[in-house]
Amino acid sequence: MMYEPKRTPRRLTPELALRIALVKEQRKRERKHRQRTQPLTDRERTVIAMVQSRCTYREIGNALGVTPSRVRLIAERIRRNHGKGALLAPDQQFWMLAEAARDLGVSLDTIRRICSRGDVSCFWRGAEGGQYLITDDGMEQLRAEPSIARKGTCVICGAPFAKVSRSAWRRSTCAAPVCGKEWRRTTQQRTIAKAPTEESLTGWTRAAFRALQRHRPPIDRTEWVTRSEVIRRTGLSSMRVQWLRLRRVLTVRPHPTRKGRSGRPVATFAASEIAIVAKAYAAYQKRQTRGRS
DNA sequence: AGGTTCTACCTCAGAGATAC
DNA sequence: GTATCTCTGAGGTAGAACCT
Repeated sequence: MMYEPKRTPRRLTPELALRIALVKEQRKRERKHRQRTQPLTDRERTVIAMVQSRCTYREIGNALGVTPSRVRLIAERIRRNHGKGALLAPDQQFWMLAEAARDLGVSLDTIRRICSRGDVSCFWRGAEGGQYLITDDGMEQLRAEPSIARKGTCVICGAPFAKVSRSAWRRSTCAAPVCGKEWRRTTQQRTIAKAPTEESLTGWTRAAFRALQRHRPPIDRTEWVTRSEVIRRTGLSSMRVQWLRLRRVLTVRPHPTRKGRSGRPVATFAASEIAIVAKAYAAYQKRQTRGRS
């Protein structure tokens, strides 16, 4: 058996890692440069000419004897190697929906929705299976479009304001925090003002409400318990109990002696109703646990 | 029919204030 | 110190509109 010396793995020092990264980056740049400086092939020239004369990918595909998908790939390669404007006619600047979406930082569907509404300057290229082309004017109109410019009008004071992010949109009905506060107060009051129904409730609260409607026990001789006792008996959080109270799912009676922070008597809850709610909540938790396992 | 985006509304929870 | 309540922010969900 021949002796083979064990090869010790070369240690990757920070300096070595940096050199490797630099070499890789250099090779990548050279490859890109080769692609960009490569002259256009006849087929690519044909694709450019036909796209500029507003032919569809299907028509180009028929002319070249390839599928429309293959034409799309060729067009993508041209754009990648020779710039986004390579497929645009020199005297006319048109934007495809995807290009507009990328440029404006919104989804393709948003652009499509606005174009199909006819609110921006664009035209339909090709017959069935064609696509929208947006003019420069259309791009300017899109930039001013409220859903893209992220500009809104406050529902409380009517002042214009800028919406910042998707997550903020949920609360972006108002310009100032004070208006936001007012808006939340009114919407919450609107919700609370409505008598609870099966339709207005969701999840386990709906099941609890249904059970209470079916078996609403007499509350004249029932025991009345404080919120902490409700939490202990049901396993619900303080906030959940408060919500059931606000939505009037639970019957509430003021405590005869104890006063709360506002000076008003603290709320007490009917123990008979709490037992039903506890059962509904336990069933919900059981379903949740089964779903997870 | 099913997927995506956007919007309004519902539900929940943590932090802090206040009465007891 | 504890219990209760209010304020505020954030995630979930349903539905409309549109497209493939």
